[in-house]
Amino acid sequence: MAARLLQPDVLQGLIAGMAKRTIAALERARVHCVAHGEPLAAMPQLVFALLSQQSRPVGAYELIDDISRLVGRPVKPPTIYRAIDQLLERKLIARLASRNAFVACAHPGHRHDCVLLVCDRCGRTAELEDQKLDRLILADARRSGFEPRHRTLEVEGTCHACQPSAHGGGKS
Amino acid sequence: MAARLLQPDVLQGLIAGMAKRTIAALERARVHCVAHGEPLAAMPQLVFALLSQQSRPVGAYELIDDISRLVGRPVKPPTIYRAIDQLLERKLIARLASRNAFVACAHPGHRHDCVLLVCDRCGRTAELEDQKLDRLILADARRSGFEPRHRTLEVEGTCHACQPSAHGGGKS
DNA sequence: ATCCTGATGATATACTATTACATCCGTGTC
DNA sequence: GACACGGATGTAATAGTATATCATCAGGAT
Repeated sequence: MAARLLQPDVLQGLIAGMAKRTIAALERARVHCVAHGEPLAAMPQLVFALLSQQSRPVGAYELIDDISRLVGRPVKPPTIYRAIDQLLERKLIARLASRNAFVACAHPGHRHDCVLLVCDRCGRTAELEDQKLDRLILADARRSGFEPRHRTLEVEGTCHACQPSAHGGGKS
Repeated sequence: MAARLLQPDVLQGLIAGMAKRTIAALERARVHCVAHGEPLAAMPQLVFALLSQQSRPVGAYELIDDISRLVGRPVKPPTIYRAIDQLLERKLIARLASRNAFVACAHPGHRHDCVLLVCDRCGRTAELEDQKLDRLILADARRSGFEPRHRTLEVEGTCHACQPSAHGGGKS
């Protein structure tokens, strides 16, 4: 018992059926990890692929359901959380603390923490970069005698597509 | 059955035993709410007082335990979460999303979201204010076509007292 | 007294995350 | 090939966080 659920070839099969954009993102992540001497294991790859496909925050248990369906057997929480932890460490995904969910990062390899814009109408997220902002936060904190190690910056609001002025709305 | 656990006079008794700083903070919050025509109910007052006393993030279930001890009977989660929700709406406390915990805000009445510096050694938090930072975040977001409504900014690191250069360390 | 309303109380359950231990499988060694 | 080792995976159980739902209470308005 306890046969391996996710054989490498099965993984490849699952990934092959995904959108090209997803496959490309996964490939970038793979290359990035291999370049750092720590290739991604199978389960983290699958989790990353699923998150890349969605461009919105996905909860851990939603991932568990999706993956269970994909591999045809119930996958348990620790399996997914381990994968998530690995991806977080490598900054390939970000935790959306305000919603207990996760999103794929757009820029694998960037070491800084990201700024996440979360639309509360369509649920989509966008990533932002601004070194000036980071420097300002750093300076502010240090002025209080505080030495930052990590930050969480999440902005909730309405994305362009969901604003009243926009023609279509963003329900997709 | 279902007798009222927290009579107003009982509440007053509990609060009377707290630190002067706590009582003063609660009084400020009370005045602020009354001035806005929506006085604080008993349970939110008690929750706010407990959070004010601690100047560190406190989890909801820790509050439940503390309050149960104070009132001498088990208090259930919804009771505390209702109080928390009320306090959050009025920005008297802030949710520390990265830790699923809550802290009393230093400046009742300020409408902006706060910046929280969380020391990962002693657990204490400090609050920061920087309008320039807020303006920068706003500008960055809008440049992406995003209209912010609310933000979460939490910085994890080492506070002044806990830095190696500090003499005492911050284990308090 | 009756009705209304906001606050509270109680039960149950949903959702998120971790601890602890067993198993598998590829690799290097002998 | 047999063996030991270590990283990844699988399983069971449980801890921690939050909400839905309905019942009850207190106090003011009628």
